[in-house]
Amino acid sequence: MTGTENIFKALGDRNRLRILAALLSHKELCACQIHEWLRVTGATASKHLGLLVDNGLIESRKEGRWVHYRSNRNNPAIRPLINWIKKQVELDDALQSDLKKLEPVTSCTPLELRKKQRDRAACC
Amino acid sequence: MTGTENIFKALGDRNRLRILAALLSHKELCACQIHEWLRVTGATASKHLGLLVDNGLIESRKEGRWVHYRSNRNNPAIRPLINWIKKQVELDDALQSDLKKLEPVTSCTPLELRKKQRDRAACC
DNA sequence: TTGACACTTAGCTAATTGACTAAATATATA
DNA sequence: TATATATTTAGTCAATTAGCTAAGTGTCAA
Repeated sequence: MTGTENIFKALGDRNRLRILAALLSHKELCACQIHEWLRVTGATASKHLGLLVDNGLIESRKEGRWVHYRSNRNNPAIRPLINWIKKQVELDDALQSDLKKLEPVTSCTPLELRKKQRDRAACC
Repeated sequence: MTGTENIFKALGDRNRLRILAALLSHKELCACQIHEWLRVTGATASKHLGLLVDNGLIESRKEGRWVHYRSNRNNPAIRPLINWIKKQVELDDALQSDLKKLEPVTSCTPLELRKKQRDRAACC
């Protein structure tokens, strides 16, 4: 039950649910894209991602400097749970409009994205 | 999504998961039986039960001084989630042996149970 | 090899929460 | 009606946690 309890703890946070929702509608996202979209520090995003990985909800793939994340929906143990979440996400208008803001982030490569972030930081 | 987030928050606690597990293997339990089994104060049990009711996971029925609770598995919106939890509960040995301790509690009426509780308190 | 950079880890703070006790509410029984 | 009792609400406290900053790790490119 501890496993189940921890899975629900991992899911009982708005930003982690947002991450999972994003990864259910995009094959793969890198940490920097998620951090940009969530509007939290990279360290905070990293912690959330690590928790989701630890509980088997998502998995990561390292590629040079970047780490790419994807949902773990092929894990048969949690697939029914993931499917239920997917349905809730689709019914949630606020989250759907939130997910739209992901598009500008996913439409550029991690490299372009981080350049934009640096430029924006420079002018503030 | 706030609804979904709160459902997961409600489920991300060991005692509330225990309550739900108990109500998935017993048609109905009264607050005092749950409080006895959880070994927390009545106030704490009441708070947990209220949270589960608020999030649509269980429902209550008042009968005189007693309040009886049952799982809300007929709510179609959460049935897939409940079914997944039911399977996790069945796979969890620690929880299964925990649930066995419910039997002495369910084998007497609320009235007998509370008398036993009082007697035990009197001798300590 | 050096510097930039993507990410993670460590350590701190403020907010949340689960537990308790005490008080309030509602119901049954003498 | 008066008392006992089942549950809930209010208030307090300790533990947990989501966020931050700063420091550490590993990778790429000049």
